[in-house]
This record gives sequence, structure tokens and C-alpha cells, in this order.
Amino acid sequence: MHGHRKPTRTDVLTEYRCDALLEAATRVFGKHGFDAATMEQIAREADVAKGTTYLYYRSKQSIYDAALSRGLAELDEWTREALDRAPNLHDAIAAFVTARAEYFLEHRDFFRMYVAAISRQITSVKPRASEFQAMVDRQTRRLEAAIARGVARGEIRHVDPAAAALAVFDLTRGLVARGIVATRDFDVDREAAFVTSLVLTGLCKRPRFEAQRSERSKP
Amino acid sequence: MHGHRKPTRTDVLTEYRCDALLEAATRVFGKHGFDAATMEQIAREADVAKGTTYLYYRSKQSIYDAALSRGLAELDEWTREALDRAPNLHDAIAAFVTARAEYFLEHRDFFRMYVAAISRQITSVKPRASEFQAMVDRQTRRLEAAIARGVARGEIRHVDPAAAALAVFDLTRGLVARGIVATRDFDVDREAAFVTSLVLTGLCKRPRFEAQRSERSKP
Amino acid sequence: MHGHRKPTRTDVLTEYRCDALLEAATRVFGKHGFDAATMEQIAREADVAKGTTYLYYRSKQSIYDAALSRGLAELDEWTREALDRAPNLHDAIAAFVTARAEYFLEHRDFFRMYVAAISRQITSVKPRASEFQAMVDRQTRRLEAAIARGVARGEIRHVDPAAAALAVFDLTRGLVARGIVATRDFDVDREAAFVTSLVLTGLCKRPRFEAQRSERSKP
Amino acid sequence: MHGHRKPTRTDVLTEYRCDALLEAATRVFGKHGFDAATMEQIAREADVAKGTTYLYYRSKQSIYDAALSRGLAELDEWTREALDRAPNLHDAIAAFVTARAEYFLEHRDFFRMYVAAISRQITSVKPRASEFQAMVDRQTRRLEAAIARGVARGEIRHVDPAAAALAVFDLTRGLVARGIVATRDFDVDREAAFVTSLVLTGLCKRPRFEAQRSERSKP
DNA sequence: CATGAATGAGTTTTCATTCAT
DNA sequence: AATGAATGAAAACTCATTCAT
Repeated sequence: MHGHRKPTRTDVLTEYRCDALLEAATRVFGKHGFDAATMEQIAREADVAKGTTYLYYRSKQSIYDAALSRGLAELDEWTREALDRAPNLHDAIAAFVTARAEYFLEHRDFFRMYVAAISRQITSVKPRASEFQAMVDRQTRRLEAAIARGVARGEIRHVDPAAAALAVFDLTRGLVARGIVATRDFDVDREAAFVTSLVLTGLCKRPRFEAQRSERSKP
Repeated sequence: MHGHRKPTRTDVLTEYRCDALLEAATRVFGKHGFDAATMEQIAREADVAKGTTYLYYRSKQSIYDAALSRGLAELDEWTREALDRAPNLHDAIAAFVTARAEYFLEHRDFFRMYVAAISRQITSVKPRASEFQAMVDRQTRRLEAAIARGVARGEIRHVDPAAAALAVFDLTRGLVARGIVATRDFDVDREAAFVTSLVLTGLCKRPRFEAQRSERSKP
Repeated sequence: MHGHRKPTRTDVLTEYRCDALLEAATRVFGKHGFDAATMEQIAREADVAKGTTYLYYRSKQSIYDAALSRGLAELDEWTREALDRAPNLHDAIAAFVTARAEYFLEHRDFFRMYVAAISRQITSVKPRASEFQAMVDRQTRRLEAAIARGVARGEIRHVDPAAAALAVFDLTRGLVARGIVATRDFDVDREAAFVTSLVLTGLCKRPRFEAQRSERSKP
Repeated sequence: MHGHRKPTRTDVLTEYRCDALLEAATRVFGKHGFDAATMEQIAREADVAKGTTYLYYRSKQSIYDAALSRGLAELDEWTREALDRAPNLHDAIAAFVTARAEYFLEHRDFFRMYVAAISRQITSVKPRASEFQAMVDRQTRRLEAAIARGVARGEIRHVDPAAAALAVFDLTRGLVARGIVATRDFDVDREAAFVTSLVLTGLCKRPRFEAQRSERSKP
């Protein structure tokens, strides 16, 4: 029925080491950035010798890529689940913002890597089509689809779903960045609600959408 | 008028060199990032010998800081001027977004430094209160003040001006980032209009604020 | 006949492993040289794990020495047999050259090790009296003896047999080296005949020794 | 008339450093071989810091190539001059052997590099057409031409000049190798005379060519 | 016996910074 | 003031060797 074998001792060890190394790498890259991070730090953080690192990852670049990928995949999972549960656009946006903010705030070092990766994307002269961009795009498209559905259902006016999705993206990133540097008094839900309301009703005088809020929303 | 001396030959030279070096540094840091940039490249771009660099800036870090500062100051000037000319909040926001987008798109290497600096801000463990953060804050506060005035005048509903200003900030940054990587078909005015409209009316069905638009707006 | 025990299972295995390892080592050292060869490659070629290598040989150097020795011993055997069959000096020289050329061309990786070893011999600062040199000397002395006999029998003029033997040695090595790099069209017998004739009659106008050729020689 | 400028201070320094580095490199590569040699040793030997090496040569490989080339060029010069002075084939061969032997014995470390390079040539799997092989070939061809002239003039019998030249080559290399390891009692002229006589008359009973010897030859 | 994961010393190379000219 | 040669401290990466299983 399935080609699974019982995992050997080696498999278990390999997985354990890979995990520990990615964990360590995320911490170190998050704190210092790609260039300033050293393999020595990563190894120490993962409690192995320098050479051991190379038994599991071919190069500094490759452990970086793996760490970034892993985080993005997990983030994508959270994003997807959050969106799937939302009954309408209002909740979808709120869920998107909240879920991502929570994920990032629980994985601050990964957020630092993430932001640096975006920055590198822009900085880099070489336009590497980048698996990174692909994963980011996939996540944006989830939100885009939700917005497009909102437009189709007449929940909102006729806007470019892609542009709107990117806006939410940008706002979320900014929100999280502030949450990370904030030393205290940072309320994710309040911030997410602000973003959601801003996106849906703007700054205009009489906010709408009150009626459409699902029960899940806080009163 | 008093205390000022006629600038000596030395002063003129010093200013010229500093300028050329910052120009060069911005180009190089923009293209490669802080770590990957080399003093050699910067010196070459500025048409001086490597050692000369150290006559004007103490270290790589210090030339980086100076280049960033200079750009921020110029950007601040543009921002201030744009805001000063705006008769109402709608135009203020549009002007803010447009002015900054135009500045960045004309100084792409600086934008790259700017984004990387924000990323470093978050990344860095050391909580250097950072002159950088101070300058960014000053610019946000200009917009914040405009929004506060809008609230006071009843142009918009009662929102936290700081939060709203940061949102516009984030949206602008995202807009520019896309403009920089976009190979073609990027219309700053259209994008700025979208951001402005999003912020003012959100995605709700009947956009308002039409009446308030100044004559300057395109029909 | 006495003192010998029936070889135990262990003995057989040990011999088998040693053989496989030397075989593998010769291939790897031949292709990459001592420094560039890795224990990993050797182990893989021999179909054992890296650690296993150290159960049979103390170190990289020691497996190298053993591989070289083994090849030299085999080569010595061929050389001895070839010389023993030769009825006169002409045939002895021809046999020496041919036998060694054939051995080397059938064991190219060993030849590469052999040449590198000679080179190392010269290179090395440490004047290790070297078992290697001893084995090479033994083989030279076989030819030297044959030449000395030729002098004694009056087959050739009175020359220093050692010097003559070394000359044949050098010519053979050169011949084989060319055979190894040659991509095609390399005829060992023709080349060996040239060397033999060169050594016996030189470049002078009327070659002699025709009469002395044994029946074995090709017309 | 000529585009030469007076060499600047920099030119002089550059030449001095390059020289010292090649000298040092030859010593180190000669003693340890390419792989075992370290840039640190070379730098120390040349009395500069490790980094300085890289101001003059891009890489270990490149300094190796340069050192080998320089030696080969000098050797070629010696070879050419020696051959040009020889009035007949006998003297040409003697001169070739003697000149090269003397050069090598005065530049022992270079000889070690040279032998190792030949060995690498064979060892290397990759058939790099190799500038090295080209230079070696050029030198062989000088001798080959001399031999061809000897054949044309009827000085010797009709042999393949290329094959004969290679034989002299091999004999010379062997001779030098022995000279290098010999601790004492090594007489270049005697050895060269033996090689010359071997090549011209072989081991046959009545040596000829006596008549053709130039006055330069020792009685 | 066999294994292969782990180690860490050692190597090449880069580059910020200094300083004699 | 300007130069650019020199320095040497890092950092990525490799691999012989060991040892717990």
C-alpha cells in the first residue's frame, strides 16, 4: 500500500541533525544576516563540530536556502489553514494578517531572515528567478484568490485583486516588523483589526462591513 | 553672515571628495549590500585610491552611515516639500506616496540601501537607538501630523494618526519595491492613486472623497 | 610444510580485503596522486566503509606504501622471468623492455603511481632510504647482471654495466609514458625494438648484432 | 623607435616581488610538490605576508604555472644556445645533454617541479592540452631538427629523428635525476659523454664517430 | 569485524585597515 | 593630501582519523 519502511537509526539521526542545524541556522542568519553569519556559529549553536555541518548541507548557501524554505513552507501552511477557515472576505483578511503576524512573532529569527531575503531580492543585481520569489508569490495568490471571490460575490467594489493582496502583504510585513522591535505593549489582534479595517473601509467617515463580520470576530 | 569664513581651497576639496565618495558608496552598497561591498570598489567608483577613502571616513561602517544619512536627508527634504504643498489630506497622502516613489525610483541604489537598512534594523541584535530610526521617524511624523490635521478638520474618521501614517509608509515601500524589480509597465501615478484610494476609502463599495480632490488630481 | 596452519576463515577474509583495498588504492592513487586521493574514494572503490580501511592499514601513507610495494613485486616477477628466458644480451634487453612495457600498459594506474613515486623520491627532502628505492635497485641489478655477462662473454664492448642498465631503465620508462598518453597507434614491439637497437648499436651507420639475434626475434 | 618608458618605482617593485615569489615558489613546490606546498610557506620563503602573494598571483595554481613557465623558458634558452653552437651531431647531442644537466643541477628545485609536472601530465585524467607539454615539445623539436640534419648529412643512419630525440630526452632526465639524489662523485661530463656515446654508437664493440668529434670535445 | 558519523586541524582566499613614500 | 603596497585576521570548506554502536 505504501513504500514506507520503518525509519532506520540513520534516518532518525539524519532528521534530528538536519532539524537542529536548520534551527541553529535560522537563529544565526536571523541575528546576523547571511554574510556576517559564520558556519562556526551555526555549528556551535547546533552543538556539533564545524565539519559536521557539511555532512548534512553542502555549503553555507545551501543551509541558508534550506532554512528559508522550511520556514516559508511552514508559514504557507499557517496561511492556507487560516484562509480556509474564513467564511467571508473580512474574516479572510483578518485571518491572513493575524495568522502571519502570529507565526512571525513566534519565529522572530525566521522573520528576520525573511525580511533580509526580500531585501536581497531587490538588492541583488542578478535576477535569479528564485524559488524564494515563487513561494512568496504562492502565498500572495492565496489571498488574491480570496479577494477575487469577494469581488465576485459583491462583498467589495471592483478592484484589482492582485494589487489589493500585495497591499495587505505590505501592511502585514510592516505590522510584524514593528511588533518585533516593540519592546512591549504590542497587541497583535488590535493591529490586525486596524489593518483589516483600513483595507476594507479606509479612513472614510462611516466604516461599513459591520454587518458582515462573522461571529468569530471579537465584539 | 557672521562666524562664516570664505571656504578655503581645502574645504572645497574635502566637500568634493566626500560627495564623490558617498555617491560611489551608495552605488556599491546598493548593488552589493554592506558585507559584500568592498572599499576597493567604492574607491574605484569614486576615482580615488583605496587609502584616500580613509582620509575622509574612518571606516567602512562610517562611510555606510554617511551615505545612508545623506540619502535620508534628501528624501526628507522631498517629503517635506511634497507635504507642504498639499491643501488637504487626500492630496497630502497622494503627494507623500508619489514624491517618495519618484525619489526612490530615481535613486534606486539608495532605495536598496534603505531597504537593507530597515532589514538590518530588525536583524541586528544590538538595539542601537540608531540615527537611522530617528530619521525614519521624523519622516513618518510629518505624515502623521497631516493625518492628525485631517482628523481634526473632520476630513476623515477618528483613527490613530500614527498607525495610519505607518500604514501609508509600508504601502509606499512595497509599491516602490515592486517598481524597482518591475522590468516595464510600471506607472507610479496609477500605483500611488491606488494606495491613496485604498487608504482613504478602502475596498468598500462606494468610494467617497471624490468631492475633496484638488484640481491637481488627474481626471 | 611445517609451521603452516590451514588458513582460518579470518585469514582468508583478511587477504581478500587487503587485496581489494590495494587494488582500489592503486586505481585511486594512480588517477589522482597521493595528496588528491581520499580515503573515502579508496573505500568506495573497494566496496567497504571508510572505517574498515583502518582495520587493514594504519594510515593513508601505509596503504599507499603497500600498494606500491605490491605492484613493484609483481613487476619484479615479470622482469625476472623475462630475463631468465633470454639466451643472449640482445634478447635480454629486448625482453626487459618488452616485459616491463607490457606490464605497465596493462597496469596503467600502477605506472602512474610508479612515476609519481620516482618523482617524490627526488622531491622529498627527507632522504628516506626507502624500500621503494631498494626494490627499484633490485630490478636494475637484474639487468645489470645480464649486461655484465654480455661484457664477459664479449658480446659487447667494455662498458659500465650499471650505467648501461640505468640507461635502458630510463628509455623504458619514457617509452611507456608515451604509450600511456598516446591515444592510438602505439606498437610496443616496434618501440621496444627501437630501444634495443639504439642501445646495442646506437645511431651509427651500420647496425651490427643482426647475426646474434635469437630465433625468437621477429624478422 | 621603441615604446619603452623608464620603469617606474612600482614597476621595479613589482618585478622584484614577482621574482622573489617565483623563486620562493620554485623552492617550496620543488621540495613538497603542488598539493603539499602551502601558500604560507611560499610567502614566508619570499619574506612577505600571506596576503601579499595574492597581490601578484591570483591563486596557488597561477603562481605554480608561472614558476614552471619561467623555469622552462630559461631552460629552453640554455638548450637553444647549446645546440646553436654545435658544429655536428655528435657535439649537438653532447651539448644538449650537458647543457640541460648543468641547468638542472644548478636549479634542483626546478628539476623537481619539472619531474613532478611530467608525472602529473601522465597522472591527470583530464587531458589538458597544457602549455607545459607545448614547451617541452618545443625543446624536443630543437634536438629533433639537429638529428634530422645529421641524417640528411649522412652523419648517422636513417632513423626516426623524433624517436631518437625522445630517447636522448629520457636519458638526460634519468641522468639528472641520479645526479640530484647522488650525494657525491657525480661527474656531469662523464655521464653526458656516456649518454652521447651510447646514443651514437650503442654498446657495439667498435665505437665510431671518433673522427667527427669537434676540437671542443675533451680528449 | 564492520560501519559511518563526528571531529577539528589545516588550507586557500579575501579584504578592512595601516603607513611609508 | 594622496597613494597603493603590505598586512594578517577571519572564514568556508576538506579530509584523515577515531570510536561508539
